[in-house]
Amino acid sequence: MTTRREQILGTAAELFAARGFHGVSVADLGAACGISGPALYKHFASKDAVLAEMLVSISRWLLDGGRECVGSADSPAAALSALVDHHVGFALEHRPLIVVQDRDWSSLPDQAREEVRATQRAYVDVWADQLRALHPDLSLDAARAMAHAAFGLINSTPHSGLLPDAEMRQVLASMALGALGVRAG
Amino acid sequence: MTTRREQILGTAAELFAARGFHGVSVADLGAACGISGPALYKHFASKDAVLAEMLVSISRWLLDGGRECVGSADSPAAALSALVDHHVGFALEHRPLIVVQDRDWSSLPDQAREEVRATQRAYVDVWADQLRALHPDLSLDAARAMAHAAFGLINSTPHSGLLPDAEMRQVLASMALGALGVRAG
DNA sequence: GCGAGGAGTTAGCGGCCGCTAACCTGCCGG
DNA sequence: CCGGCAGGTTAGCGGCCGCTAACTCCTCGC
Repeated sequence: MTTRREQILGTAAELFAARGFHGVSVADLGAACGISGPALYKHFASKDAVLAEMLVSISRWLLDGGRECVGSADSPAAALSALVDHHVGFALEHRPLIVVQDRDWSSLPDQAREEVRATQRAYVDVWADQLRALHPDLSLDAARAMAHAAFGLINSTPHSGLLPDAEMRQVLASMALGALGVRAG
Repeated sequence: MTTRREQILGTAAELFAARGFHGVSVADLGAACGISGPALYKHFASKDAVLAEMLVSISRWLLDGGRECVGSADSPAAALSALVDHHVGFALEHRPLIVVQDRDWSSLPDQAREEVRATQRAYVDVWADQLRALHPDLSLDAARAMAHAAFGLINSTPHSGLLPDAEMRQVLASMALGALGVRAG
């Protein structure tokens, strides 16, 4: 069963992805959920709170999954490969969330924005640590920049629905590994 | 000398990048240019028109530069290498424009949006053609998806000001070439 | 010296937006 | 049976936004 809160969050993700947070009114969002306008306030304290809950939960989900990937891998290359698969899977399954995350995070209220930023930084460092284990001459900042670039590559998914998911998954994973200097295998 | 139109376009790029097209009012934009509010309408027909001129011109610039890269290269690998350098250079020199381009294109009025989309598609195909020349077993759509992914990688620049430009340029270029399967050299 | 026009100003309109208030159901435990 | 509460409704307020109107000023060609 999906609760109304969940329905609102899912619908909001799609609308925000299509038109931007500021481009969607609470009336629009309500209508798309089959209710109208102010009924949203029975479930969320504000329009900002919808965005906040959405972004906080996905950044946590990514971080937790990333840590699991590293924990159950026995080499940096294997860890990076698992991280890539994890991130690619997420991007393909939750395209709207990916779009909203890096387009509208700046619209978050201060507290939530800081929480999301901190979680994302931790996630970046999960990748950066494995990159430095694989390429020992890499500075921390360079490794972080590489992680960011890999996210950019993988997150490009939503912009191009050109390939079926299974094929896209392969293309993105092998490109990401190539970009990160992880030998195929 | 920079004209007032150019000043407005540059300032608008930075503000739109920071807060999103819908998050910047004409009063904000005017104030940031040292004039106030409605004076913008002496230079542009509407707020939309500012965004349109910005995005149309950068998509044309990218396409023209891309075609030049291919024209003066004597192999697909050399062409791709030149395309990567061209795109990386643009992304580093015009970070705000990159952000606005893939965040706010959906806010364009219909005609300008179609023009930008068409130009971008042509640019993608410039890349895709070289990719298929290098990897003959690639489908057109797969090559396009790879081009999109490479753009995502390179365009991640603005989100992470972690490295000085020269170093970032090297990191991005070598990652992009690795992702695209272009042998170093 | 002066009229025209480019570039700026302030005032203000119409409309949308986020949100609150006040009210109305229908269900459910005692 | 009935009181409360969860989850809807519509009306409407205050405020911001894009844009226009009407006006002022500076500059420059004649």
